[in-house]
Amino acid sequence: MREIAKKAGVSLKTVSRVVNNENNVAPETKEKILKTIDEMHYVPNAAARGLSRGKAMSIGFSLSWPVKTNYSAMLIDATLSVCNKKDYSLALFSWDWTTPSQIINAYLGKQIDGVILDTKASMDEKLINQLNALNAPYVTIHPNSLDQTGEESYVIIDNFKSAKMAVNYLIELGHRSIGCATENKPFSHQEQRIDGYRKALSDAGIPIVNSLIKQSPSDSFQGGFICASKLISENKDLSAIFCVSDELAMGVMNGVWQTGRKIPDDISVIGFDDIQYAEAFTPPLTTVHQPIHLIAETAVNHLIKRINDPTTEQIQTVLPTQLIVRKSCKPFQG
Amino acid sequence: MREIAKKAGVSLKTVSRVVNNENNVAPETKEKILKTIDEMHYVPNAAARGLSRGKAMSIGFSLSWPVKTNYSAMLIDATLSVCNKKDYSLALFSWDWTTPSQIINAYLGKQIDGVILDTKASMDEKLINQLNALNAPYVTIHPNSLDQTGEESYVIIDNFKSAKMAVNYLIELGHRSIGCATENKPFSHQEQRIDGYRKALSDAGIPIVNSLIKQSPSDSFQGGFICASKLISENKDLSAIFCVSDELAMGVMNGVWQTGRKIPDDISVIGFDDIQYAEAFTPPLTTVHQPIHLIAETAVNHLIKRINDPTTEQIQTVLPTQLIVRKSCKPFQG
DNA sequence: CTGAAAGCGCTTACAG
DNA sequence: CTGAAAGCGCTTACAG
Repeated sequence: MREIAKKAGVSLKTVSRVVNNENNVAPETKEKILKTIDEMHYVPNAAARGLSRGKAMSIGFSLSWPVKTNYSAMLIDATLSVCNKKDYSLALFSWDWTTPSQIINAYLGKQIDGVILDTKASMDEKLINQLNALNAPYVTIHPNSLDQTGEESYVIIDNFKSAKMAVNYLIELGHRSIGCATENKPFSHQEQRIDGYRKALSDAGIPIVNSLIKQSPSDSFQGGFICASKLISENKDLSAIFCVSDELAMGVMNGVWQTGRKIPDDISVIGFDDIQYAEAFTPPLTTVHQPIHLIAETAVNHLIKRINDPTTEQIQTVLPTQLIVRKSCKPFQG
Repeated sequence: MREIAKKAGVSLKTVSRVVNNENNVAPETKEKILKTIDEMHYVPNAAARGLSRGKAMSIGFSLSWPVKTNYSAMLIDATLSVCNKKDYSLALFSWDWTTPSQIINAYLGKQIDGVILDTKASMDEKLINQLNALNAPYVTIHPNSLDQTGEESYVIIDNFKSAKMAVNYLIELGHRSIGCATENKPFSHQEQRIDGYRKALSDAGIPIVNSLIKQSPSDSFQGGFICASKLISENKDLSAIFCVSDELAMGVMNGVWQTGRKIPDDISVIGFDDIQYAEAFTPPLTTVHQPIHLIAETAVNHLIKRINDPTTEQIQTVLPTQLIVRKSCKPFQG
């Protein structure tokens, strides 16, 4: 193709120069070349470019949760938009159906220049070790435990403080018997949210009772449903429920509804994450907002910097959350 | 790299043969090569391979709706899983922030070997014409109107019949005053769903009244909310609402809730799509199930076939839908 | 400001 | 069953 473009009368290299917008090209020859490029609908071959430059112009993203989860979707959406702006493409790896070695191979095979790792991937020591050994650029999102991360880059929120903030809100509303619905997953961000719940209660002088903390027996909405049923049947005074995630909250709301109780009149429900659909729940969910777009943006921008300059300093970023008050909580009615 | 692998004592080509699992390699030499490949952690360079083969091993997917939409997420999830199985990678193009020419350029630049087009992209005549002119493999999902599609491949569902089925269900439950909440978008699949609503009513001898058909004023959940409010205030007898999509139904349910009415006791609500979260609505939504995974699978498999053999016949596939009965509808109470 | 040479890492014919 | 040659379409030094 470029040979053809050369028929504009100049050398290969000169064409290359204008395609890549380099300096040192005479305005007239530049214009002539641009014109013939346009006429011939020339588009540089990505593979050839990648081969000679040694760069794929593509980053990988290892997702912890199924793509069809609203949380992942929002993360993908944000990541993709940043990548597009920077002329990078995005290769998705779902933890559900791809192995860690596929990520390594993608890097070794120069399909990706670096990778963003969500919770689960960040817990895979072998993966991390290999990445480090290869000196592969990566940044972690919501690493499972900060203890595990060394000097490596990560982007995270303060789960403990955010949960405390949510439960505080419930306490300020006058609630005393506050349930805590937790996921069935062994991740530290969840533990931290539960700790935040505990801390808020103890700071307010409210005793922590075990029957108020329920773990979901399963992954799906069904789990939240069961949490709610147990919480209600075991705690006569229950007037509010803190859910460790919005997805869980959906199930919890369903469970509450099933017992004939109303939200927020009989029971207040608060979530965590602020997924896209939280505002459309019935009633709209009061929840803790995670700055998903900012998380993705921070991670991608930093990753690209490190790809282009491996000496770029690592970052450890903690992003702020925010309480979004909607309609699922109400002052305690006595 | 391959030079290094050659240090296993054989020629470049022989290594290539075993990497690609071709025939005509002596078992012993094959084994020896495999061993040294393993020792050196050799992974073929994707760019080089793409360059010499003239294939990117990647397909594009132009999405009509924002990625963070549950519908898109489910489509991506399904598409990605099929691609991965076939060793193809997926390049996402969101209609929101990428132009049609970016798709063309990705094809011209050999970044993708073909493309799947969702509704909006399928409506872009210029895009389609260019794709045809380039003889680029593509398949359309939910094309906006079947009239527009020529001989090209598409995968679709029967929107008219599916909507009729949903409304019929409501009629069988005894409902007579059935509202229809529609999106604010100008797509034919929506028109067809409204037509299905009309047909079901007229088949049952129920008059069609205009105040029962409301168009959402906006894109978001808020639109459904307003539809519901209007429907309820303008129609005293209203006992059921057919929503043209599940997302709309979320807003509608909220609107119904806001007026103090209960679902399904006072008003039955039925949706369309069966997005992931429909079962977690409060109450769980009765809706029409679209076989999203099957749609994606059919499209990707066919696209890959056409990429590898351009003479493969085009397909026009209409996939079956299914009524999923959950808890948002109830027999009419008089 | 412009160009000729070599090479990125693989594969495709073609011989043998 | 195996190999030497040429080429995929670009870019990176290096000259001039």
